[in-house]
Amino acid sequence: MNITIKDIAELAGVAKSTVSRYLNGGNVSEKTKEKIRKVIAETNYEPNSFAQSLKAKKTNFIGVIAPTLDSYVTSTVLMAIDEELRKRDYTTLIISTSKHVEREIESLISLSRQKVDGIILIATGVTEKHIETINSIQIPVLIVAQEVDQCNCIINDDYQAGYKMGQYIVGKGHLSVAYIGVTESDIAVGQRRKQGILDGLAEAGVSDIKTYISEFDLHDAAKVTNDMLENFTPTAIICATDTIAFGAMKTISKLGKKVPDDFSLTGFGGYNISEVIHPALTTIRFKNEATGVMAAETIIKMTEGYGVPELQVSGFEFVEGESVKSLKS
Amino acid sequence: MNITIKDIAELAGVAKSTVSRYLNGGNVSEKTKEKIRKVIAETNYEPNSFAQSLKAKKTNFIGVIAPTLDSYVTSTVLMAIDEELRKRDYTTLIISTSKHVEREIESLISLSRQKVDGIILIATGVTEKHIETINSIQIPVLIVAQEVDQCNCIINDDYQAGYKMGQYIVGKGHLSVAYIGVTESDIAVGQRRKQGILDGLAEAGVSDIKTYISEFDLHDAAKVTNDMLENFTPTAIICATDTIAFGAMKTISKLGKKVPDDFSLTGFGGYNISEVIHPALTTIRFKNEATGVMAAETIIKMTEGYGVPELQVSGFEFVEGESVKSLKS
DNA sequence: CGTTGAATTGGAACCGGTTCCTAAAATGTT
DNA sequence: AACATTTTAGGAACCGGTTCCAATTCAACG
Repeated sequence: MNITIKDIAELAGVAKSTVSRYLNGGNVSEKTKEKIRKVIAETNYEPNSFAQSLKAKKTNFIGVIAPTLDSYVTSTVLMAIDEELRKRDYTTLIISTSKHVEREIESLISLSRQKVDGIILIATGVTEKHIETINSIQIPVLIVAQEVDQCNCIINDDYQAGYKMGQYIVGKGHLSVAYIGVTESDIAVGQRRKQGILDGLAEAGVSDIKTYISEFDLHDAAKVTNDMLENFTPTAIICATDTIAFGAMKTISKLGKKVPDDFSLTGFGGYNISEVIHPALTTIRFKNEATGVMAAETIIKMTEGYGVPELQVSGFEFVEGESVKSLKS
Repeated sequence: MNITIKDIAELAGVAKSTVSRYLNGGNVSEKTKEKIRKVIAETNYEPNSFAQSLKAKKTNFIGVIAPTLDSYVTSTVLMAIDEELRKRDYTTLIISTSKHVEREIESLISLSRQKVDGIILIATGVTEKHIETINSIQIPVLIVAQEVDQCNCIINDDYQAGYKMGQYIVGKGHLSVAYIGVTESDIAVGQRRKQGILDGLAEAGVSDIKTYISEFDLHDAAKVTNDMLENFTPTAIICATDTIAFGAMKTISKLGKKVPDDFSLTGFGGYNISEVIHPALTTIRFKNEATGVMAAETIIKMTEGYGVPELQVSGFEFVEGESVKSLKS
C-alpha cells in the first residue's frame, strides 16, 4: 500500500542499495541519479524514518515530559526547547501528564520504548520512584525546575529571586508581611523560594511574617487569601506565583479593598498578562526561554556522551509593577 | 548495548518467537512464562516500539501541528486531544510551528516520514500548498479551526457566536460600534466571525459601525485602538479576540478612560484570566475541550477508515462579564 | 499402549531501511 | 591494445521485532 524503497528500486530498475545510496549522497552516476529522481518525484516517496532509526540506533527524538501545557511557564519553556531542538534536527516528543505524578513514571517508560535519544523532565516534584525509573531506563534524563542529587538538573535561582523580593519589600518599609506559598514537597518553589524570601525579609529585621499554603490554582489561592484576611492584616502579601497573586487580587477586590493602597502584592513568574492587569504586578520574571535553550543544548550534549555540569542555574529579572506601595515617608 | 528480544530469548533459553508470544499474550506454558518473566525483570527490557510498528504498519502515533503552544486556546485544545488520545493508546506527537506557515508544510512532510497514523492540523490559514501537501501524503489529515473544501474539518461556530454578540450589543442599546478584527486571510475569525457580528448588529438597524484590523497580539491591538480613538468615538468596542480586548483595555485605561463607563468592551475566547481582570470581560467562550475530544475521536475514526462528516461544528457559550454598559434607561 | 488432537515451541521469512563486500563497468596509463 | 585504478552497481546480511508454519510435546481417550 505504502511506497517503499523496494518499489522505487524496481520502478527505476536498480537495486535498493543504490536507491539508499542515492538518498544518502553516496556514489551514484548521473544517469541512475536521474532515473531515481524521476521515480521518487512521481511517487511522492518518503522514507520510513522508523526503519531508518532501527538500523541507525538513533531516533533523533527527544522526549519532553511536562506537567501541563496550559501554563505560561511550561509552554514558554517548551516552545524554546522545541525551537532549539528543531534547529539541530531533532524532533520533540511532548507528553503532558495533566499533573498526574504517576504518569511521569509511565511516560519515562513509554518514552524509553520509543527509544528517544534523551528525555527532558519538567518536574514539579521528584520521588524515589522517579529516580529508580530514571536509573533503570538506559537513556539520559535532564530534570528541569527541580534539583535532584546525582541527576543532571537545570533550575531557576529560586533562593536568590526570593531573597531579592524579600529585600525589596523590606526596602519599601513593610513590616507586617504574609507569604502565600505552596507545598514543601516542591523543593524549588515550596522550599528554596520561600527560604530566600524569609531570609531577605529577616535580614532587615522583619519579624511579623505569617506563611500560608495554597494550591497552584487561582481559585484555591483566592480562598486561602480570604481565610487569611479574617485573622491577619498584613501590609504586604508575597505570593509564590503570579497565579496565586491573581487569586489574592481577586479576593482583595471582592472585599472592596485595593492594591496597592490597602495591600501591597507581589508574585513570581512574569506572565505577559501581568502588564495588562491594573495595577501591573510586581514580580520576578524567570528567563524561561533561556532555560529552554539551555535544556535543549544540554540534553543533546548528554546524548552525545559529553559531560555536562550536574547543576545549571537559569537567571531572572526583577520586574517592578505598581502593586507595591512604599510605606516610607 | 541495548537489550533486545534476542538477548532475552538466549538468557531464558527459548526462541525469540516464544518471547514475542509471551509479550503479546499468546500460548506459552506457565513454566516458560516464569523463566521469561524473570529474565525481563532482571534486565529491565523494554521492547523497541519502532521495530514493532515496522511490522505492524501502524505506529499509534497521531501528529498534531499547532501554530504555537503559548496560547490559551491552543494549549487547551492540545491538552484535550492528548488526554483523549492517550485513553485510546495513541501517542501524541506535538509540533509547534511558531507561527511560520511554511513550517506547517514541512511538518506535514516530516510527520509523514514518521509514519504517524493521522495528523491534526490546528490551522490559522490554509493555502493551496497546504492542500497539495495534504493530498500528496497518504495519511488522514483533520483540520481544526478552519474550514476547507474537500477536507475534514472541525470549526467553531464563529458566525453564530458573532451573531449572538452583535445582538447582545444591540440589546444593550449601543448604536455606535467599533469592531477590531483580524486579517481576512483568516476565514474563521477574519471573515465568519466578523460577518456574524455585522449581521447581528445590522438586523437591529445599527448603522454606525466602523471596522479595524489588528494583529493577534496585545501590543498591536493597543496601538490600533489608540489610532482609532483619535478619529472615532464609539460607545462599544467589539474585539475579535480576548487578547485584542485586553490590548484595547490597556489603551483605554492609559487614556484615563474606563470600561464600561466610557466604552463598553467585549472579546472572544473565554480565557480563564478574564475573570481576574476587573471589570470581568464579556466574551464568548468556545468549548475548546470539546473540540479537542472531538478532534481526537475523529482522527482515530479516520485512521481506521470509518467515514466521518466532512464538517463538524463545536459549540460556544456566552459569558456575561461587567464590561458592557446598558444604554437603555 | 497406541492414537488423536490440542497446546507449546522453534525456525524462517518478513517489515523497510542501511551498509559491507564483491563484481562489473568505466576510465586512465603506458 | 593490455593492464591498473577508480567508479558504480548489486547481493546479502543486519537492525529488533512479529507471524506463519511445521515440529515436538503432552494429556486424554479408546
